[in-house]
Amino acid sequence: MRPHASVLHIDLDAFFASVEQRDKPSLRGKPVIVGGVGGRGVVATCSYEARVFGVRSAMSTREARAKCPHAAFLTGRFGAYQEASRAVMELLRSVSPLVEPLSLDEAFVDLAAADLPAYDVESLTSFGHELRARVKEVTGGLTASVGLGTSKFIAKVASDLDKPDGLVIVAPGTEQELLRPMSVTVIPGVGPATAERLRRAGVQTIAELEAVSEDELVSQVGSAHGHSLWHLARALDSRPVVAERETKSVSVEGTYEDDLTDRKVMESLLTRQAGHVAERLRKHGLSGRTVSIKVRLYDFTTLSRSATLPSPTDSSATIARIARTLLADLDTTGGVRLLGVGVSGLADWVQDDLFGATEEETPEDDIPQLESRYGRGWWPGQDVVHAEMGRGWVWGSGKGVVTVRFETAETGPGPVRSYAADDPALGHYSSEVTPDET
DNA sequence: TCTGGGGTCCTAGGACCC
DNA sequence: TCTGGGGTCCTAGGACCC
Repeated sequence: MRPHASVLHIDLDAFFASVEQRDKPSLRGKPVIVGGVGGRGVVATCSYEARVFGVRSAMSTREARAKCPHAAFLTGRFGAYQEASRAVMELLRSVSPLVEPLSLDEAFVDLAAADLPAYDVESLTSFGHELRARVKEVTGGLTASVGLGTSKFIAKVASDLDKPDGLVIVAPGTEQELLRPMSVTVIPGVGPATAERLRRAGVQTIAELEAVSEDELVSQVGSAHGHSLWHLARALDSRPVVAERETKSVSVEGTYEDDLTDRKVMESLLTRQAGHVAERLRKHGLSGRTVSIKVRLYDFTTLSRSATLPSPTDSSATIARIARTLLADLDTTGGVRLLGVGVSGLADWVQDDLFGATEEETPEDDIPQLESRYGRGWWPGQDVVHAEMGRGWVWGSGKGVVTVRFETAETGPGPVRSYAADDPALGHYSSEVTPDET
C-alpha cells in the first residue's frame, strides 16, 4: 500500500465511437456503434447516445440494431484508434516513465516515478485536471476519465466512478469505506462465473466478501483466485505498475458468416491465418515452439489442440502444416463457425537453419476464391476517397452499391452519394493517397 | 439468424525424472 | 518389491479482460 494516491488509471471515454464522432461531424450527438456489422458481429464500443437505448459492449450487433435501429453502425478504423492511442501514451510517458498500457484506451501510470512537487490530494487533483486537458489537446478533443488511488485496484475503481469525462481521487485511508458497499463484480477477475458462485454462497458486496475466511475462499474459487480475492476485499494490493510486458502469444482467428463444412476450405483458411501469424511474429522478431488451433463448432462448443516443436519457428509453412494436422484429429461434421491459429512459447530469436535450406512458403492460390466467397469490399465507417468528391466515408453498402458521405473533421458534413461498388473513381483512403493526388 | 478478436492467467491430469 | 514425494513440461479447457 502506497502512502499517497500516486497510482493513476486513465480510460478514454467510448473510445472507438468518440474517434468516429471526432472525425465525422455528422455523427456528433448521435448514437454510434462500432463493431462487427455482419450477422455474427458484436458491439466493440458505443457512444453514450447509444447507451441510453440499452446498447452495451459485447452485445450482439443484431440485438443492438433492435434496440437502436437509427444508430450509425460502423466497422471501425484501427489505424485511427492506434494513432489516437499512441498520442495519449506518449503524453503519459512524458509525465512518468512508468506507464502500463492495458489496451488502446486504458493505462496505469505510476506517479511516484514522476517526480511531482507534491502528492497531497489537492495537488494531485489539479494534476489530474491538467492531464485531462492535455489528453483533449493531443487527441483533437477526446475526453478521458481518470482515477487516482494508493493501488491499481483503487485507481481503476476510481476512474469508473465519474464517467465520462471525470476525475476521482480516493484519499489514502478511505479505501475500505469506499469499497464495502460495492458489488464484488468491481474486483478485477470477478466475472459472471465467480460472481454467481459467490452469490450462491450469499456474498454480493465487498463487505460480505470481507467476512469470508481466506481458506473458505480458496476452497470456493481455487488457490490463486481465492488469495487474491481475500486481499482485494481489504483493499490490499501491492501490484507494481509494469512498463514493459513481454508478448506471450500471437494468434489470428475468424468467425464466418456461414458455418464451414468443407474440410478443404477449413485447411485453406488455417493456411492463410498461419501466414498472418507468421508475418506478425517476424515483424516483431519473435518465434515460438507451440502451435495451437482453435475451433468453435456450430453449437459454440470450443475445442483447442496444440503441438510443441523442439525449437521455435516463425515459418508460415511450418505453422500451417501443423495447424492442418491438428485439425485432422477433430470431428467437424455439423459445421464450424470459428477457426483460429496461434503460436505461444515465444522466444525472441529464431533457431538457425543448420542446413541452410530455405523453407518453401505454401502457395495460397485458393485465397482469391475464398475472398470472393467470404466477403471483402466496402464496410460502414471505412474511409474512402473519390476522384471528384474528395474524402468521405462509407455510410452503407449492399447489392453492388456503396453509399458514401463526403465529410471530414475539417470540411464538416457534406453530400451523400451512391456509387457502383466497382466504380473506378472510388478508392480506399490511406495517408499515401490524398484527394489531390487522385 | 444469439454469442468478435486479441490476449492473459489458472487448473488439472498425465508423462517423466530424480 | 512396494511406496512415496516433488518438480517440470505438456495438453485441454475455462474464466476473464478490454
